[in-house]
Amino acid sequence: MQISEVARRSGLTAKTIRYYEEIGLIDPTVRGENGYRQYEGGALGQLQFLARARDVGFNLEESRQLLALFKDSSRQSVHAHSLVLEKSQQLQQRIEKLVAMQQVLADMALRCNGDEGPDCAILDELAGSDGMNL
Amino acid sequence: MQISEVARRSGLTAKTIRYYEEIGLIDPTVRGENGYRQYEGGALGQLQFLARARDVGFNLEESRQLLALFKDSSRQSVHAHSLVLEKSQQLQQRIEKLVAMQQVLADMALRCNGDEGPDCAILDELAGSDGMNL
DNA sequence: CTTGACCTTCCAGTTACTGTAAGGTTTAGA
DNA sequence: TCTAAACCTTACAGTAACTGGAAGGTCAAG
Repeated sequence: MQISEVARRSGLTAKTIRYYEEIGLIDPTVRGENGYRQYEGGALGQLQFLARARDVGFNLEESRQLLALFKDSSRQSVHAHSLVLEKSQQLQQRIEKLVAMQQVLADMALRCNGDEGPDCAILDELAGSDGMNL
Repeated sequence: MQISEVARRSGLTAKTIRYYEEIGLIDPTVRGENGYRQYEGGALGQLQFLARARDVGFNLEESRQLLALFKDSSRQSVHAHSLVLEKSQQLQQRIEKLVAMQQVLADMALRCNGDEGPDCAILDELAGSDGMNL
């Protein structure tokens, strides 16, 4: 499998995949005779995992740790467990914050449906409840 | 008002406030005789507006546009509405992905609590749940 | 045998800050 | 009056996580 196929199937760009290899996030890729990177299922799986972890807001270092957990044969260790638990809790907090933000935005969009001219609740809301003079 | 007071009251750092001035997001700040930046209510209001917009998920360019809309007395709210609606929908999708990932992690933490030996079925299941073999 | 779609490396640019150095100013206290 | 801290200033470097572009090699189709 060539890099563009892996890109298509992981949702990452070829650029990003090469970058992940460059910084050691994934193992150096096997090359064909022409120098092209050749991927198999395992590498694809790792890149799909990374894409997913990044997509939900883990940074590269966290994603690297999570990937190591999945790859580690001794992953049943207490340390591994606590890392997963910690990440899970971080994610829960993240979700709560995003849900709050989304509700604010959805509410704002509802209250300002786009045809009332200069009086738009969105902008007043962003300015804050205590009133701002700009 | 000095910059650290504005920082405290806006939730931004002094660094970030200087940065926003540097890139023209806010107007050049009036200086005192000693060269220190002197802020009044209007500038504070703008920075609070920016802090809020950033916090709610607008990037700097979007925040700049919203601030301009807000400062413009003849602002057309259609622009603000479509911006906010788009952002709200993006956030909704993001939340859905986060929830899916969080469930995976929470389940993993629950079912792989560190003392069940070399086989932690949930991990294998997770890795293979959408065709992943690591 | 050329066209176009692949692939390669390398280097520069982006966003939104953050850190650090080197120095000026102000204020409270011994 | 000296001094130490807690402010402030600019300037430059570094960070994360890519992204774009140049310059060039490879490969299958027509």
